[in-house]
Amino acid sequence: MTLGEAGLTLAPVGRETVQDRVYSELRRALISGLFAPGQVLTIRQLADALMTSTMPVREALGRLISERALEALPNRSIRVPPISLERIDDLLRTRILIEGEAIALAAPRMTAANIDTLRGYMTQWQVLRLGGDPATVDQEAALNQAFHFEIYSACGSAVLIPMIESLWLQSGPCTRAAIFAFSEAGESDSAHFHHNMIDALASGKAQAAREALVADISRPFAFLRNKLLSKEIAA
Amino acid sequence: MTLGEAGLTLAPVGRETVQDRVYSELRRALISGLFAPGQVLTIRQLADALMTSTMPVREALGRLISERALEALPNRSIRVPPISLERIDDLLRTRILIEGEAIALAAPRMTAANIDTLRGYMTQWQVLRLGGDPATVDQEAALNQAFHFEIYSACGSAVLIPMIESLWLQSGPCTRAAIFAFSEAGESDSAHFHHNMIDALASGKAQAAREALVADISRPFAFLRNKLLSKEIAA
DNA sequence: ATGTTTGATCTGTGATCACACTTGATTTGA
DNA sequence: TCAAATCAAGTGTGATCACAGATCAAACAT
Repeated sequence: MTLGEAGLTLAPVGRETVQDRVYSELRRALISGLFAPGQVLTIRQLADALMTSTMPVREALGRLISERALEALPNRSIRVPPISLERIDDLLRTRILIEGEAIALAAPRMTAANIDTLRGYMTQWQVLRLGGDPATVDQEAALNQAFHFEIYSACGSAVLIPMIESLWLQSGPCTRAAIFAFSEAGESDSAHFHHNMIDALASGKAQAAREALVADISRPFAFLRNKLLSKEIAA
Repeated sequence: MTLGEAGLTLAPVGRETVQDRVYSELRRALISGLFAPGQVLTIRQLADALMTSTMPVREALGRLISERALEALPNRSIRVPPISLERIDDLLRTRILIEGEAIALAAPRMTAANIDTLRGYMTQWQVLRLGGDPATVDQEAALNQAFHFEIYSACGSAVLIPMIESLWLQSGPCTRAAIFAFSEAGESDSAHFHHNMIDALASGKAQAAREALVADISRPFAFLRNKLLSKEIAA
């Protein structure tokens, strides 16, 4: 009798290399906006902070550079890409295109379990906001990410999903500031758009889901855009 | 008197590392389909073939893996991703979405010089086909790539273009077989679609350009799809 | 004859070192 | 006093070595 016949399915154990851990850590730091746009990163400094040798770090940095999450200057120094008005608009337009397609593809494929998971995220999120602790902004961001990718994963495209991950990686340093400002201003009712997305997905309305998503991801970008414009005028 | 005052503008010399050369070479090999889908690549073997140490090779492979041009198996071995029906459809659908958007964005931005360059590519291509030498298939592919990216570059999006490059990298091993079969069958009149694209772009008709592009990139995929289906039936 | 163990070989990974280049402060020169 | 030259610290890059795990074939036991 094999394991399969016994009803047991073993998940692949999947050995994790040091490079993978470094990559995940840098990725998390980038998406949550730990590094400021324009900040230069050095291999040895990161290796010290992560308590490894330079080897895993340089390979992880190479991967992040090829995903456009980091930028290699002609000086051979590495920095997180600085933000500009053109880049913000470019990122938002592309995210609307690709993530909009992903949610439209996912709409007819969402299971009841998927919908339940989404609703669960929203209640968790509500609990966080009721606490009123401003230190929960990182957890909120993580919850937001989990919410979106629960949807995208259902689209069934092994090509689209890595692209969306790359886009989040690129817009992470940008949107961090916007989300933080949102949380302070108390006007972070993107929960409204999330509930719209859930309702649309639950009833299989692809176009409505896409529109709710576009509204959701456009808001922080528009906020950041205004902030950048006023700062430019001030300078 | 500075160089600028003398009217001289020097282009940055841009030192090229060994890793960059290895990366470009592997990239070229992948797009032109030198490696078969499913083929496993080893670092030391590539390092020997490229006459360098393993160091630049492993970093170049890491970059290609994060672009999904190569695949890291849980065995830690590296291979070019095998083709499947789902993957083909996935790649084509995504390419239609993204490259279609790119050409629509490029349509109102094309200069007369751009159009001339495109026409020049077509005449070069015609010369190649008049020669009738079957060994020119690689040059034809290079010309086709130059044609498409002359357009995409005009879209002005620093986010979209790397994504398109990644998509070409992923579909390279797939379409190679199709292009080759086309050339043998003599039915490679994708020149028709290219001329349609030029005409649409020259008159700024974004939608028409998009449709011509979709027809152009769909053909080899449809061909490959049929080939894969008949082979599956035969097996 | 079949299934298991063993052994050699090859693989990717990580660490360490050497080197060329950049950078910034210090010293030197007019 | 100020600009130019100089020196030292720090950077990414590439090479080489050590090591654990994978792979496959031969030898073994059942």
